[in-house]
Amino acid sequence: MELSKNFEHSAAEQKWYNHWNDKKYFNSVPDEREPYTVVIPPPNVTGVLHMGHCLNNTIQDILIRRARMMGKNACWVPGTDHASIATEAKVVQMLREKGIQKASLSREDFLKYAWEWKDKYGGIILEQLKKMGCSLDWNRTAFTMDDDYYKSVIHVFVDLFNKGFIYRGKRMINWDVKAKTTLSDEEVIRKEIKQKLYYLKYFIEEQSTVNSRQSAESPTHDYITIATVRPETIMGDTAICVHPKDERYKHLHGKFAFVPLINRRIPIITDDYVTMDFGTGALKVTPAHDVNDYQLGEKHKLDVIDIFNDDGTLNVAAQIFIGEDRFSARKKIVTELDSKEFIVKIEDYTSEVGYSERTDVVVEPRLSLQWWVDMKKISEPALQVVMNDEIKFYPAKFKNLYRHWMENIKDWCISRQLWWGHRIPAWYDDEGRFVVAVNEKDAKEIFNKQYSTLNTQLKQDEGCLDTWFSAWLWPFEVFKGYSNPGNAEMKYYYPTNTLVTAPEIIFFWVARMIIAGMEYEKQIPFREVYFTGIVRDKQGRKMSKSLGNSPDLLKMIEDDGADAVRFGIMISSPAGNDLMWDQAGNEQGRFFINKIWNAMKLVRSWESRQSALSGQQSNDTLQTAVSVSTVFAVNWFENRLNEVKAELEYAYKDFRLSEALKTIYSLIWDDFCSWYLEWVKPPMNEPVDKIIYEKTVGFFEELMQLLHPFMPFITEEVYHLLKERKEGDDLTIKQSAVFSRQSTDILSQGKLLKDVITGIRDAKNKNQVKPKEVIKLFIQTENESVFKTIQSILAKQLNAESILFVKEPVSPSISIVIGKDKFYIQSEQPINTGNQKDELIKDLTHQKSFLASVEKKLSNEKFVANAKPKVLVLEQKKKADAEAKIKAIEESLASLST
RNA sequence: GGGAGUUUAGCUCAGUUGGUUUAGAGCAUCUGCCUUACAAGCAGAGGGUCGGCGGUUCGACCCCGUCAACUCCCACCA
Repeated sequence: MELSKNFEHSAAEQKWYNHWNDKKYFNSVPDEREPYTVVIPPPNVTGVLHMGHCLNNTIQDILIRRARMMGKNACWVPGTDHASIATEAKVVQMLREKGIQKASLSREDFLKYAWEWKDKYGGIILEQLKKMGCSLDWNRTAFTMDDDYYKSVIHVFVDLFNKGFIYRGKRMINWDVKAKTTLSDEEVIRKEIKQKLYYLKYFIEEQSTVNSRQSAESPTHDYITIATVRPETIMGDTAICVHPKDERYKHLHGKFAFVPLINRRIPIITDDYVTMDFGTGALKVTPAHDVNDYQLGEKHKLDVIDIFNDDGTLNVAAQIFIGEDRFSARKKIVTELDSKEFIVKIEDYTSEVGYSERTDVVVEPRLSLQWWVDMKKISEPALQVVMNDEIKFYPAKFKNLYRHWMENIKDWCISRQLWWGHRIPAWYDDEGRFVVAVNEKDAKEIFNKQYSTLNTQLKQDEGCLDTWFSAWLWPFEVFKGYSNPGNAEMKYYYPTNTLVTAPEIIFFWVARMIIAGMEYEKQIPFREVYFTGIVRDKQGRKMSKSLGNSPDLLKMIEDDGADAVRFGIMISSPAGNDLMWDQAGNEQGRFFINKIWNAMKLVRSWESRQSALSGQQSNDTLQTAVSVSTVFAVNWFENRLNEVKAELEYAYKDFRLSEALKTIYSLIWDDFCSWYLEWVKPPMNEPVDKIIYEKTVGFFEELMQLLHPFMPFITEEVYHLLKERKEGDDLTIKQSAVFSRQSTDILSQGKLLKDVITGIRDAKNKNQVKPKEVIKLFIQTENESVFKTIQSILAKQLNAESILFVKEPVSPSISIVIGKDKFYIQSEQPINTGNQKDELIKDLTHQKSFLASVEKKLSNEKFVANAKPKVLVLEQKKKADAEAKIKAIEESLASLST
């Protein structure tokens, strides 16, 4: 078969993904094998693939593919999250573009549109995961609003309510004025914003008695100055607060002041909550629009005046600027305050402002009646299992973060004023009495029983639940662990093994899954959590849509191939750290693929040139030498392969995947291609020993197997091109052989061989001897037998026409000292002895100072007394080696001088 | 304000309980090569007083203290 010049990724990717799918390799059913289970962090149903997904899912695929090849029953469950607020926002936007207002639609009609949208765009991201090569079990695709899943969420709500873990309460919440819904604290992103701090005059009510402070110079009223960044909220002010010990304001205690522009009379109260040295030390209290002010208001029993509509415009309670948006109202009110001389001064001021994670509008604190989960009551076991390492976090530093959050956990606001999601199963009567039940029929029964009324009309809560209130059931409900408790799959797959996720959602999701797992399954949901880093661009900025620094992933896969993209992201992905992503990584991946492809072409070219020499004794000494050397090469690579396999085992255990990939990369490129293949490569048009050929193909297969989890397509393709394969003999399911022990002797001989080749090539290079130029090589060593084994490799790699073993220095020659051995080369090139002397002297100086440092150490009595015996032996060996080397260099120098 | 983390070659990072040669890799750089698998390549090379200072130790990139810079998380200072 004629091979293409390069690997053609597009065709191969499609071919192999379809093949794997047709063969059902990714589908898992319980059997006698040990399971390895991963549930995907469900992407938003309307999402499209970005670099974060790429990293996250590549990692999961690597773990899953590795487990599959190591004899585990690997099960990776795909699915999507309905993403209540994000999806609803998109649907609302889509409708608006069609000229339809959400408010004009009934709930039923709106949901119809939403489901249409979901059916149209919902699967896109999953299709994109296939393009990346992700080996998900597509029979198991789950969705958080599937029928069973939906019911489970509702039942969980009812159950938690009945247990007293869910309650309804009026609290200060975060209000998203664009999506017109509440947000949990976790959905609020704080950003540092440059603002203005306005100093406003609040005039003090004059007493009927003479005001002693009023003098001739201030004929107008006395006033108190208040600093605020939100002048548009002054209409909601219901008090002014000062510190009780603040001397400046003692005369105002118990008096009243007037809100500028609207002249509402408000009391001046005292509380030590106020910081005296911030602003003016006087605080305006707006209980309806600030969390702290609300608490102050409760304490001092102040009025609460809500001046905003749910869309962030001012309402009638504001009295002025009714209908204006809060930010335009701010501008206008500042103008008016200024013109009426209420402004004392304006300062620049930087503070943190909360933004909605989904709609990116400034969040409005608002007092509202909402549903809450009492987190303190149910989170205790979830803290324990992480602290005692039943669930292991990688990297472990996230344990601290987790503990801190769990120990200071606050109640979770789970109601959202949205339609897309799980509708809150609470029913109300006209008087605001309510019950919680899984359906209306049950609700009526309970209501009638509880309130002893009959046939009341009940209305279900219009809101739905926070999207994470369904996502926290994910690890067990994808196996129907709640809707069908104790089922066989659940028993087999749960707890799952590894959760791979971003640290950003440790509270949103990870913590809550552990809580739900402990509450409903009495078991941890996963054994280990691997937190990936955040993908940043070259400048270290987080990748985001708004910055436009997010590359087009699908285009990259099209251009460079999925394997190259996977390589690119993994090579720069140290465990637990953020990664600076650089497109150059893809290029490196492409080059690597090309290297593998060419190596495969080389090996294939030997196929037709096999000879059955093996086993036959040849009398030809050169042929024998070649065989001896080739056998050494095979032996060496086999050991090297095993050595690397052991290293990989270790790397995988700690999720050091980037390191594992680098190790495999270097094994293939350096050890296999640059050294091994060159060592066993037959001369042009000469036959290849059959055994060597088969061994080489075997090594190649094993290399492809090691690389397969990272780069599934190229490896499967090469696996099939190396050899005719039987039906069903595919790399993706090929089981890895256990690695065997390595011979350190052969490994160090290999190392010596490499060092000698490199050293002599360097010497040739430095002495202007071209690599092609034929040389005569002389070896002076005490270890002739080792060099006899490898001499034909040396001859080939150094272009030596002869190799002789000598007892004395050879002159004239270029002499090189490597370890304790000396090498002399002769060529047609005239030899520059001066140059060589310099090299040798440089080396000698280095060795001598090294020896001095070792001797110093050894002559230190305390060192000899305290160091471990192993270390001592080592130092003595260093000393002996250095001395031998110095002797060798000095001899060479002496021979040069003659 | 509280907490965590980072700081090693031009860049991105390894460095596994303190002693394997006065620190390693990839990329980038430099030199020489179109050598018959691969110029998307081959063969070599250079480059770091391990953030500063102090301490513990026979011995410190590694442990302790301190200072500095950067990053992230949490928190109700208008």
